[in-house]
Amino acid sequence: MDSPKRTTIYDVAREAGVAASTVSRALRNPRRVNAATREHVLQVAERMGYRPSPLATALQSGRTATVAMLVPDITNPHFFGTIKGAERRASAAGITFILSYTEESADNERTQIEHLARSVDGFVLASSRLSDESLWELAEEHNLALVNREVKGLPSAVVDSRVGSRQIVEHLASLGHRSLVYLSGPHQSWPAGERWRGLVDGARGLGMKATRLGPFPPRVVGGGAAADAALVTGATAVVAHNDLLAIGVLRRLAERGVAVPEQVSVVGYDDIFGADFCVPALTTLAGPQDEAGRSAVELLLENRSRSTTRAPDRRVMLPSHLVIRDSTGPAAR
Amino acid sequence: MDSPKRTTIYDVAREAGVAASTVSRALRNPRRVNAATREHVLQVAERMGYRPSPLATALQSGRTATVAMLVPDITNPHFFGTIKGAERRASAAGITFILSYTEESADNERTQIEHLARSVDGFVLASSRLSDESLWELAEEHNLALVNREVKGLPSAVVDSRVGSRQIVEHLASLGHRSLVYLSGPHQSWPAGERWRGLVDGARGLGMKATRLGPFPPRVVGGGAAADAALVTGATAVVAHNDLLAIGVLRRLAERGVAVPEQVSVVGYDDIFGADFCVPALTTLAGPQDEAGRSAVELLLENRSRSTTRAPDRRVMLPSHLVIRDSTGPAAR
DNA sequence: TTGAAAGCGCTAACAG
DNA sequence: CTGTTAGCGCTTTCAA
Repeated sequence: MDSPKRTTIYDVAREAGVAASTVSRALRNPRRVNAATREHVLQVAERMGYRPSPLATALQSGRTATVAMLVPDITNPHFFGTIKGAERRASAAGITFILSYTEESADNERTQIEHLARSVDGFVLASSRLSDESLWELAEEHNLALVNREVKGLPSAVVDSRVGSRQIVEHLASLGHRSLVYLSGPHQSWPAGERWRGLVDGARGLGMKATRLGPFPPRVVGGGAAADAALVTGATAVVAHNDLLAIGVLRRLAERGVAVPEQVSVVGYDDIFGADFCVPALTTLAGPQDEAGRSAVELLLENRSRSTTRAPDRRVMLPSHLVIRDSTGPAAR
Repeated sequence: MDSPKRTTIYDVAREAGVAASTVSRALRNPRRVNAATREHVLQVAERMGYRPSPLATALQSGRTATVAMLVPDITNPHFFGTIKGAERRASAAGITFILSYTEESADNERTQIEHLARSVDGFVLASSRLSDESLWELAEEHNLALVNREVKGLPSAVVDSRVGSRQIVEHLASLGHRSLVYLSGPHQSWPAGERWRGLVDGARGLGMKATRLGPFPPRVVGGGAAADAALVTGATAVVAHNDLLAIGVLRRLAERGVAVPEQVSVVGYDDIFGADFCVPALTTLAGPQDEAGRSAVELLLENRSRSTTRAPDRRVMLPSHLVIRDSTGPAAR
């Protein structure tokens, strides 16, 4: 809590022998004040240890200089990069960064937005669980930027996983695999759709067969059931919705004595912490998640001024790349 | 950004045929308003979709219903649990949660605090890099709660690592180790001191020899130099400042063809994500980091009201426990 | 129990 | 270029 009394703009004004508005101007619009006056005011302010009140500024101006980022689950390492990138970008712009978790629930996401609406200038929604319709509706009232989700008319920053998925298929094909199984993530997950489409496209082009199983919870624990389901199909190559799930699959396969990559190849997405030291080290589609977070905040800042103007639907697409490690190898037989 | 005009307390007042102050009371002090009036006001507010402005409330009342958490480095998985616990607790109390990174810098930490001072009710400082003196000074003006740091007179929530360190020593002693090397974390790190003291105490009690090396950066990359330094001493047991460093050590030892645990045993702290699937799986001191985050927020909330009153120096100490995996074994020879 | 009125600290017309 | 004035939306005395 703050100390009893803070020095206000009025204290500075009195001390400097000018009006409060002049102090305000000296601080915000330096060019609209006589250089000497400004200098003097600034010195007095400095000497008195004046600190502006963001609250008062925000209440009056409507700008809070704050953005909020909503993330489904903080436990998922997938988001660390995104959060970090977003936080960095916000800090750099002197913007306060609010982080909140929606616990994978669309309702929760909506509630949080309503709750924070008047305290922030905009929202970064990472892997939003909301429907397109809900997002459009919310975008009427709020400044939104999406991460890893594309919705017509809304600004977004996504790491490609469609082209990347094709690369995965090509990689597997070159190893002699004739079919693959995709262990899908949550149904509302936009990337899950992208990945599947990319895999299907790639497979079709190469005369491979692609099967989708799931959905599975995109966490390590989901790997048990996912691996078992995959084995039933007799697949030689398994593509998991993300690295967490892939690591769970790896674990289950080891338990069951299935050799990776000799009997089954495994691929993940995200290249999270641990993907390089699990056993075998995971082949995975890596992407600049931090860039995505950074860009999303940037899109928000661009839109801050024109709340009424229909914001142009800016989309940033970041390239991914396949990191080949030890979990993929020549097809069995 | 918000839509052109939000409904205010005045709109509700007019519509309900009462004064604004009555609306305010109906919302905040339900008991100081006639039951019927209150009911009516609430309904009108509901119908008009009234949402209070946190800014205006904060400006007037001095309470922001917001806390900020400062973390040295978001990249470090060690903090995930703490952040999560803190965020959950804040959410549960309807408190907005601001997250910020200090990039391991004390100056930065101080700047952030000044910057956010007027926007929050208090700060959770996780593994603060500030000196005791700085913290005392800051505590004069701000509401602080520390995580994994104890400072006389300040509220804190820490996961024990002193008693836990003794357990580590006992574990190693029981495996026949006669000496150990501690690969230290940053010098300003409070837990590093605790851990070292715990190890020394434990070693003395058991007639073991304990050596400290470092400091090393508490990240995977720090493991290379740390492992090499440890090997030079001929130690059979290595205790790394945290799991990140331990994983780096494991990696380096593997590179050098040193068998773990046959030739050298390795222990870490934190039980982070990955500690169970690195090779060999890491023996580590685990603790309820999320509880620590939760408690810290709680301490903050307790103190919110009495800013002037010298807050009682409440300390929460959470127990840790040793998780024994495959990186420790009988002493060589 | 309710209303009127005075700000919280700042910004933004509008004059001068 | 600078001062005066009127709020932003809400809470909180003080009276009635």
